[in-house]
Amino acid sequence: MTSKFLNLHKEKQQRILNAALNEFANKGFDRASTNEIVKSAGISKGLLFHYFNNKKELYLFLHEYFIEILMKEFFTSEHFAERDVFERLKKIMISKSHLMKKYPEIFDFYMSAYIETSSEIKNELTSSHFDLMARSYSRIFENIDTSKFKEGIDMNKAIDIISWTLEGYGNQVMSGVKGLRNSEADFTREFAEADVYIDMLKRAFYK
Amino acid sequence: MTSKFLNLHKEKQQRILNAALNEFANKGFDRASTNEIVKSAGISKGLLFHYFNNKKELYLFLHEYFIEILMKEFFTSEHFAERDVFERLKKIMISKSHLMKKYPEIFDFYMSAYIETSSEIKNELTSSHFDLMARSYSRIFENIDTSKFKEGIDMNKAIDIISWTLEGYGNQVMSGVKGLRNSEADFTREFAEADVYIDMLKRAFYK
Amino acid sequence: MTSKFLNLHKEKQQRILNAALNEFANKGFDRASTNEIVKSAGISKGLLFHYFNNKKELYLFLHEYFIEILMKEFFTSEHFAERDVFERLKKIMISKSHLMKKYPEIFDFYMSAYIETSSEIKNELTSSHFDLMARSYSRIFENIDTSKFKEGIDMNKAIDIISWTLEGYGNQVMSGVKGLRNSEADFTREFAEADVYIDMLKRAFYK
Amino acid sequence: MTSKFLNLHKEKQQRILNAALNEFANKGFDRASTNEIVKSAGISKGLLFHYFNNKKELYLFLHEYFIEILMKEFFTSEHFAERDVFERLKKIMISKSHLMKKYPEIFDFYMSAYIETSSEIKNELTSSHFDLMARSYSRIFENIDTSKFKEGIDMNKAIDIISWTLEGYGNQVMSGVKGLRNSEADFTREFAEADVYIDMLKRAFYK
DNA sequence: TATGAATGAGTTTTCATTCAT
DNA sequence: AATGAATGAAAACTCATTCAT
Repeated sequence: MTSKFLNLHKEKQQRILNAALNEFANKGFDRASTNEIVKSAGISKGLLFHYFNNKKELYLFLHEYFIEILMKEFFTSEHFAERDVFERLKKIMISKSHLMKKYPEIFDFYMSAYIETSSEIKNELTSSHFDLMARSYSRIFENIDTSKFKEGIDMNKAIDIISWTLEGYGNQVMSGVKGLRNSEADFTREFAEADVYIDMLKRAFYK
Repeated sequence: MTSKFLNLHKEKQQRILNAALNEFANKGFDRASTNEIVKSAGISKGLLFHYFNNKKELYLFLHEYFIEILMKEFFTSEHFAERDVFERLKKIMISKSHLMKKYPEIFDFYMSAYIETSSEIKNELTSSHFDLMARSYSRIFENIDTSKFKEGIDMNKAIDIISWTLEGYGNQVMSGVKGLRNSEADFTREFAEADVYIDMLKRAFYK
Repeated sequence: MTSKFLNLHKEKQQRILNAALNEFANKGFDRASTNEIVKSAGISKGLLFHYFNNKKELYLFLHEYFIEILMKEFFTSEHFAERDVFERLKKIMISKSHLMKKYPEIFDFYMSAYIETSSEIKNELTSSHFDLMARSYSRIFENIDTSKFKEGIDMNKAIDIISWTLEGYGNQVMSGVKGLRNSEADFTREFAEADVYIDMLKRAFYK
Repeated sequence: MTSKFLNLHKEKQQRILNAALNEFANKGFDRASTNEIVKSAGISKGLLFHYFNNKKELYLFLHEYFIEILMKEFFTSEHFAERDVFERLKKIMISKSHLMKKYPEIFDFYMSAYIETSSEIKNELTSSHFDLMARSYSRIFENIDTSKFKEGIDMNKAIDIISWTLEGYGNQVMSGVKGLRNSEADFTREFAEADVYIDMLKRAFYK
C-alpha cells in the first residue's frame, strides 16, 4: 500500500512525514487537520490520500516509521554492554533525555500516541506497535550482573525499585528542564543528584 | 452563573453531569460532542447552553464540581493520623485504588484533563484547579515521623524513593486490575506484595 | 391586546419601552435580542411575551408609541404660525435638530425603522405608521404665504427647491455634528450658513 | 485567496455571485443566510467556504467586485466632457437612473451596505471601499465651467443647491418609478420636468 | 401577574474524503 | 503521479417562543 509512498523522492517523503508528524504531535489524532498537513508539506490534498488511503493509515504509518528511528538510536548495544543495573539504567535515562532533546517532535508524537483517546486509533495501536515497544522495554533488564546483589534479596523487586526510582527522578528532572530544550546542556549537571539516589539504593541492595 | 443549574431537580442535574463527565472522559475536550451529551442526558440542545454558556464553561464546572467529591473522600483525616511514612503512603495508595474502583469515570475525566492538550482549556486548568490538587498533594508528606529513619540518611530523598516505589507498584497493580474494575475485590490480595517492597525499603532507611 | 401593558406601573412600562427602544435602535429588528431586552428591563422572559405576543408586535407598538411623543413636539403650532416658507422650513430644520439631540434613541429607532429590511416588518410599517408620517409631512407646506413670490414662478417647484436645499444643508450639518451630540450647542452657530443659502434662493424666487 | 474562485467556470462564478448579491441585498449582512446562498447557487455548503473563508470575506469580496462594474459604467468620461454643471449633473442623474434599472440588485446591495449596522462589517467597509466611492464622488464637481455664473455668486453654494435639487428630484422620480422597474422607459418622459427646475436655477445663478 | 426552564430549528464553519481532469 | 474542486455530515451555539408552576 505504502510502497507507492516509499518510491517517492526522499526529500518529498521527508516533507510529508515531518508535516504530518508535527501536526499529529501538536494536536493529537482527531484535532490534527489533513488540510494543515498538505499545506505545510506543499502538496495537494489528493496526493496525500493517494499515498495513504485515509488519515488513520497515515497516522499508523508514522507510528511504525518513526519508532524505528527512535529504537535504533535508543537500543544501541552500548547500553547492554554495561551489566551493572544502576549504571545501565542511568545511561538509559540520560540517553533518553538526549533523544528527547534531539527529536522533540517524535517524542511529542509518541507521548500523544500513548495518551491517544480517539477510539478509532486506540485499538490499533495497543495491539500492534506498542507491543514492539513493550518487548523492547523488557530488553532493558536482560543480562544484568546479579552477582553484586546481597544474598537473600528479591532481585526482581530490587530492580523494580531501582527503575521506578530512576524513572521518577528522570521525570522530575525533565519536567524542570523542559523550557531549556534548546540549551547546550549535556545533562551532566542536571543528573548530578542521580548518584545520591543510586548510592542510597546500592547500599541497600548491593553487597 | 451556574446557580441556575444548581436549582434544578437533583436527578436532572445528575443526568446532565454524568452524561458530560462520560463524554469528556472518553473523548477529551475537543472531541467531546455537546450533541452526544444532550442526547444521553435526554435534554434539548438549548438547555445545556441555558445553564452553561458554552462547552468550556461546562468542562470547567465539571472539573470544579467533581474535584470536591474526590478530595473529600481522598484526604480524610485518617491518612494523616498515621505518621509512619510507609503506612501512610500505603494507605493512600489503597485508598486511591478504592476511589478508582468507585468512580472510574471521574478518574478517567481527571486523567484526560491532566493530559488535555486543547489550548482553550489548558491555561484555565493549570492556573486554577490543578493548583488545588498540587497543594493537596503536598499534604501527603506533612508531619511525617522522622525519628524512625537511620542517622545520616537524606530523608527527603528517602521519601522520594518510597513514594516513587509505591506509585510505581500501584500503577502496575492497577493496570493489571483494570479489567476487573467491577469485581468485589477489596484489594487486600492485590496489594499483598506491597509489604515486600516496604520491608526492603524499611530495612534500608529505618533504624 | 396591549391594554394589559398600559395598566402597568408607569415606571415598569418605561423600563420595558426604553430597553426595547435601545435594543431595536442599536441592532434593528432581526438582530435585536429579546433576551437583552428582558435583561436590561429587569423582567422575565415570559412577561414580555405576556404583554406583547411576539417580537413583531413589540416592535410595532414601539413604533406607534414613540411616534406620538415625537410628533407632539415636532408639529407644534408655532411652526405653522410662521407663514414665510424660508423661515418655516428653517425653524423646522432647527427644531428637528433639537429633537435629535433630545431623543437620540428615538431618532435612531426611526432611522433604523425607515431602513428596516426585515421582510416581516417592512410591509406592516409602510402600510400603517409611515402613512401617518407622510400625512404629517405634507402639513409642513400648508398655508404658506404665496404673495411674496415673484410673478411667473412655479411656486410648488420653488418650494421643492427650498426644502431640498434646506434638507441637504441640514443633513450636511448634522452629519458633522454627530460626535457633539451631548454638547450644549443650541445650533445657532452650526446653522449660521443657512441664511446664505436662504438669501440666494430668496433673491431668486421672492419679489 | 479568492484567486481560487476566479479560476472557476464563469457561469458558476456568476451563479454564486448573484445568489450572494441577492441574499445580502435583501437581508443585509447578519440576516443573510449562507444556507440560502448555497441553495440558490446550487452548490454545496462546503464549496462556498472553500472559496471564501467566511461570510465576511464573501461580503467584502462582493463589495469590491461589483463596485468596479458600477464605477466603470458610471464614471464614463463622457460625463466629464460636459463642463456645464447643470448638464453634467442632469446627465449623471439620468445615468444613475439607468444603472438602477439595469442593476437593481447591485444598487440594493450597496444601499444595504451603506446602512449596514453589523459591527463586524461596518469598520471594514468605511475604511476601504467607501473611500473609493467618496473619492469618485468628488470627481463629479471637477473642472466645472465657472465662467457662466453671475458675478458675486458664492459658486460652491450654488453648486450645492443645484446638486441637492437634482438629487431630490431624482429621488422623487425614482421612488415613483420603482414599480415600473422592468418597463422599457428610457426616462426621457420621467425626467422631462428636470428642465423646469434647471431653468429656475439657471436664471438665478447664471449670467 | 410573573417566572424561567425548556424547546428545536436555525446559524456559520470545519473536515476527511472522493473524483474528474 | 498530481491537482484541487466538490461534497455533506457534524460541530458549537443562538433565539423567539411556549408552558407548567
